[in-house]
Amino acid sequence: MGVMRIAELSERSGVPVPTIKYYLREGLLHRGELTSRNQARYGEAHLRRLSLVRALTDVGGLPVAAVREVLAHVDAPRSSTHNLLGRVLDAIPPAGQDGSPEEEDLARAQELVRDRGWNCHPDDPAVEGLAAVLAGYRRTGHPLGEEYLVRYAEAVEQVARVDLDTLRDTEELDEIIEGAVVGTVLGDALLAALRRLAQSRESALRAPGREN
Amino acid sequence: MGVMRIAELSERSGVPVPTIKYYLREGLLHRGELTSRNQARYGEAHLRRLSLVRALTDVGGLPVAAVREVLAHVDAPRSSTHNLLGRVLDAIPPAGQDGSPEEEDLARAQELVRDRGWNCHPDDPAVEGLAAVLAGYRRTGHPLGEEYLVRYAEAVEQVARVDLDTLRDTEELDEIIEGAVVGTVLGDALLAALRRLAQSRESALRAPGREN
DNA sequence: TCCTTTCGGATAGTAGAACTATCTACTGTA
DNA sequence: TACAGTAGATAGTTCTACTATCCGAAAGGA
Repeated sequence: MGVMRIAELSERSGVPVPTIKYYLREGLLHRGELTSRNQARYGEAHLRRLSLVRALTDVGGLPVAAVREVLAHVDAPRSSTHNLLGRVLDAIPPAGQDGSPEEEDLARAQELVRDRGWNCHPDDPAVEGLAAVLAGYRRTGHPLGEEYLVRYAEAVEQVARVDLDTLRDTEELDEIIEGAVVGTVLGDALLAALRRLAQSRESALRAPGREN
Repeated sequence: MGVMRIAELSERSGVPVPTIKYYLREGLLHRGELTSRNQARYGEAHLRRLSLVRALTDVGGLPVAAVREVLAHVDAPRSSTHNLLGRVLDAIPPAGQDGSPEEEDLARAQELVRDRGWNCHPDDPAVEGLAAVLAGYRRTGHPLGEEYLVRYAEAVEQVARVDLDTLRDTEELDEIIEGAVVGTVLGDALLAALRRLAQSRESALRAPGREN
């Protein structure tokens, strides 16, 4: 049951055989154990990895190259547990970091990080990502007011506490790492979906007149 | 100053002329006012629209087809203001709705919506998007616990209140609509970037031993 | 043992998205 | 009148994520 060939791996995962071969080539999936020149055996670990890859691409929307990057950190040998989470999370691209921010936006992003006591190292790519988003607000003629930015930051601190709490239950280190990756990448999609629903609700609450 | 030809529009927006022509073909940008068979004039409105398009694609990561969809709602004539925001927000794809959820996940998503009193219409695509994300958590072997889901929902309600508050300052209806679009699409990227930073901070706080 | 099926690995081809380049006919301006 | 600039059309490019074929070899049933 636990040992299978590629056809069964394909059937159980729902991923076509040629796509599995593609993932093998791209290094998203470890090669099976070769029993002869043209026979390899795959196990439950391959099946789980395949599910992870599909979740990151389909739900998380990560490009294949980014998935490889992230999985390299999942697979990396861990010498110490010290701030390992931080380094793994650094490897996950902030989704939409295109568009170069200007000095103005970068300074504002760094100021927010400082004011909230998020003393991350200043070359964190997420700071630049934040600046790029602020630049987007400004360039479209809808600059984000300071008050709102702070309130978003407060809400997000609450989110981050939940993020870290979800990892508490787990004992195994490998599981914690994978849980952090899943929680971070799928979490963005989760928050986006929940946000749409909460926006609709809040919008309806404030609408003058009747319900709906 | 306000009236220009395509070369100046390109220079001021930073978007190459062939790309502007491509956006014109795709209907992301209104055609300029034709003064003869091969001369058109563009104005400040075109410049702002171009900035909006680039923000939605580069920062928000929306595909061109989705941008066209969204802008159709921005441009639509508004007969009434009633729950107009809700309908505009519906048009924005929840980013990563691939991967079909199963009955189990759909039921859980609907249950959450009901429990929190988010009485949206049950065919809201965001509900299905939420279910798809929950399916991703489950299939990777990291199912999201009920407690955590509820805590995310609470945080997101706070976010939605900020979202709606950012629109209060504005008088003009067109500006409100555009602000809602920008706030929703760029907001996802904003929250993702802030979340990475807050995660790093929270992770460092909980790490045993020294700082960093 | 023979024979059909399946396999691993390599190479090549495909579909869609987002541009980018070229072409033609025309035109405002120096 | 020469010429750089323009609108609109069509065709080509680049990148990503697959998908299809091929080959030689091994597996598995009759």
